[in-house]
Amino acid sequence: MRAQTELDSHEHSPNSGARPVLSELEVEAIDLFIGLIKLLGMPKSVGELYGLLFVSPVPLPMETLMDRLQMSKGSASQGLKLLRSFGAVKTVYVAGDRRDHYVAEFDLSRFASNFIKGEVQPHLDSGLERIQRMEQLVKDSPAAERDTAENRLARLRHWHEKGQSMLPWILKFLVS
Amino acid sequence: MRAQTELDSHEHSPNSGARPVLSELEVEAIDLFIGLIKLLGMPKSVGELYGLLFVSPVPLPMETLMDRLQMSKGSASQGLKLLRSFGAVKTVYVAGDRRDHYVAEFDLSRFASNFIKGEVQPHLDSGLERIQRMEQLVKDSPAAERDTAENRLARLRHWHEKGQSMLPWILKFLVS
DNA sequence: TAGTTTGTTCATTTTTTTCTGGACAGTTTG
DNA sequence: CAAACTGTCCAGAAAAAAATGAACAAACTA
Repeated sequence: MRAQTELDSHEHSPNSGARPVLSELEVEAIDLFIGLIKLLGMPKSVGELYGLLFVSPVPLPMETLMDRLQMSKGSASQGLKLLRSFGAVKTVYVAGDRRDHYVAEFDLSRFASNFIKGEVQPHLDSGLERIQRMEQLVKDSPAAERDTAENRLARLRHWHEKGQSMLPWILKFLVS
Repeated sequence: MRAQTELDSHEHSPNSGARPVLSELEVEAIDLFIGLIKLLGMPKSVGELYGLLFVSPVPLPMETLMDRLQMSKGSASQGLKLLRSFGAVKTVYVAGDRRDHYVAEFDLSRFASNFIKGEVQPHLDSGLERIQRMEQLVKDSPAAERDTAENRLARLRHWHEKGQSMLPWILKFLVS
């Protein structure tokens, strides 16, 4: 039986209802990360979780996150799983509490590297396969069209190579 | 009264139904661009349109795109509008035909530049505003937490600057 | 000018994505 | 060992995004 965690103190807005409120700072952080996370094509709830953890001075268990963000157990569990998989959060030990406690990971480079490896590279790879298949197909097309098609495929390949060669550079740049 | 455009020839698959088919090459191109377009957070129909235009040796009117992609007028119109706004396609004059004819634009740099200016920069800008607001808010927080918070905001600002400074470089890199 | 053709817009429908909450499995505790 | 706790998973609900098609406007045609 653990002592009731009480992080919901230091609120000056007199919150009549029992609902835990978020400080202005927390709201700003959450909004910020919702935007960023959506830009990367991930669900809003993931941004909420990371945003709150980002400004929290102490590690938070899932229960607190659910409570303060008014989020279901399922979303919290799934979201944290995703964040863990990207190395964006990690769990830390908290004495006398059986639950996992989460803290945000502040190293952007790991996050970016995992995101690129997981989401971008696969697309580039399958893109390359497609281009190769297309190059094969073009050989069987009517001569009249072949030239145009070959020209365009060459451009496509060029884009692909450009993208491919840019990724390592971006990673290097992010590793401050 | 224009002559019926007939691009649906050179198909060797004996297509019993009246439905216009797509060649293997077209299908590959469409798939490729659907993937790319979705990565950028745009609807699939936009990828279909660009993909077909990319491999088409001749300019195509909207009607043909709708027909061959089995797509509604609304989607086609909206999708082409979006592609135009990014400079990814343009219309060209075709003698004796009142309709707009579309061709794909092959210059990646303009596309990327417009995408960044339209989708990425605004996020970075609003992010900066948020960070500034947060820095203000932190000053009023309890001393115990202030240090942590300030530390994290500094990191956040650092990320922001990094992102900001990376964009011009990416653009320069893309301008082959 | 009346009738076509072409393309846009937008309210509705459809599809896809995300969220929810309960069943469940694994741990711990008494 | 039974009861409580913690977290995962997943079927169904809810929300968000995309596609549809018909109404409309503009431009042309006869």
